Amino acid sequence: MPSQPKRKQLSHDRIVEVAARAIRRTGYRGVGVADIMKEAGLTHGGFYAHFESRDALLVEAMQRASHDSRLALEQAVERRMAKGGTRFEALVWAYLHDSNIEASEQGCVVAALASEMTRQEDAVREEARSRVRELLALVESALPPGGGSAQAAVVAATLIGALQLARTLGGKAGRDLLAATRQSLIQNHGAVREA
Amino acid sequence: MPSQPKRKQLSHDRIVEVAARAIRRTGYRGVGVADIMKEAGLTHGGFYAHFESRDALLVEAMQRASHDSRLALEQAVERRMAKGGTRFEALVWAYLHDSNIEASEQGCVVAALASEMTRQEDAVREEARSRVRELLALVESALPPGGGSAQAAVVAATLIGALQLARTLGGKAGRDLLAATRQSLIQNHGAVREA
DNA sequence: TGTACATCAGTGAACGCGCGTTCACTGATGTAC
DNA sequence: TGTACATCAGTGAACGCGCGTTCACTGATGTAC
Repeated sequence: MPSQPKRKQLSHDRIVEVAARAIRRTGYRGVGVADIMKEAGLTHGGFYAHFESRDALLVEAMQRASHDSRLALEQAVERRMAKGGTRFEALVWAYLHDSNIEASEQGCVVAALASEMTRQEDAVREEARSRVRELLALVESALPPGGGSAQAAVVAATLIGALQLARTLGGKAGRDLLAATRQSLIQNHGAVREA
Repeated sequence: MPSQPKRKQLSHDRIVEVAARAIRRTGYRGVGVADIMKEAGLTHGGFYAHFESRDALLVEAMQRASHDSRLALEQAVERRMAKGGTRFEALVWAYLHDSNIEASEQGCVVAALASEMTRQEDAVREEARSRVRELLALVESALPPGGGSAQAAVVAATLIGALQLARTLGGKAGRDLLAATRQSLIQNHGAVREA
């Protein structure tokens, strides 16, 4: 059993990577077996040598999308913190950056799929719950000291809701909505509560 | 031209009403021509005597869903205000009530469809924008004096985001998320800003 | 080093099903005289 | 008031297409000796 990545594994990764982008751009329904395989440079017949079903691909695609967007987000947060400011402020700016209105393909998988999550089959739905929990943990880890899971829940809800509304409105209205949300989040959750 | 509702109009209304519920329960894709007609007590062949296309039905269904849920929400707000509290507090409680985790069929159409809105054809997408603008206006009208459209945007984003996350998580985790969001919204937006 | 065979990854045609859309037809309602 | 005809709302079969899934087959890679 050699440890180097085998040919099949490389194809598998490519398929999942393509699907991870497609699922955020076009939703669960937008991930078609034939299209994904084609974009990965393969024919659709070989799909079931890689996955038990289309739903199995959706599960892997969500994991991959979550992993990739998390890395990108953390890098954006680090870049922003280098210019000064708290981790929470940097998170808000990175997550609600104007460029994310268009770039759903590389963005947060929860924001891209939230209203569709409850309508999936069991395996996909359970994976969706895991993605939500991960987002909640990520937000909580960036809150100022004293912020607990309750505060993380509100902030996460605001982040994904704002991105969705901004994407639907588009244009200046969308950017204005993001700006208002950034300001409000930083003002209300950026410092320890004066409880 | 008689002013009484004709037979065809009654059928039309029934179809739209059924679709208005289905679109919130199962999303855009869940609204199938045959299923909707069947639930309205008709056969699918007659569909195109009522609508130019399936998308035309989606547009009317969104309008109807928005109208119906707005009425229900305003009634819930009035009932809650009768027990005391501000209009804003009543709105937060009505919109983020635990019962709305399950009852998506009668709930806010924006929360039910938000992440799918950007993926629709032009006519449906434009109608979706209108539904978002209406939600923003509704929230703004319930804000305490001094709250402008920027504050309404943040609150609306938080409302729809929290409902979606609560629905995905479900159970106690979902209810806890709603409770945390209610408390935070009322604390941060329930009174005039001490700017 | 070379030959024979087994395994593996991927191909491409085909199947079954659901769904949006079309259309010829039917039965009921309304109108003309 | 009654008969003949036109209009209207809805029926049900059919079409075309896309999509998830299956499967016999091919060409390349790896192994045995």
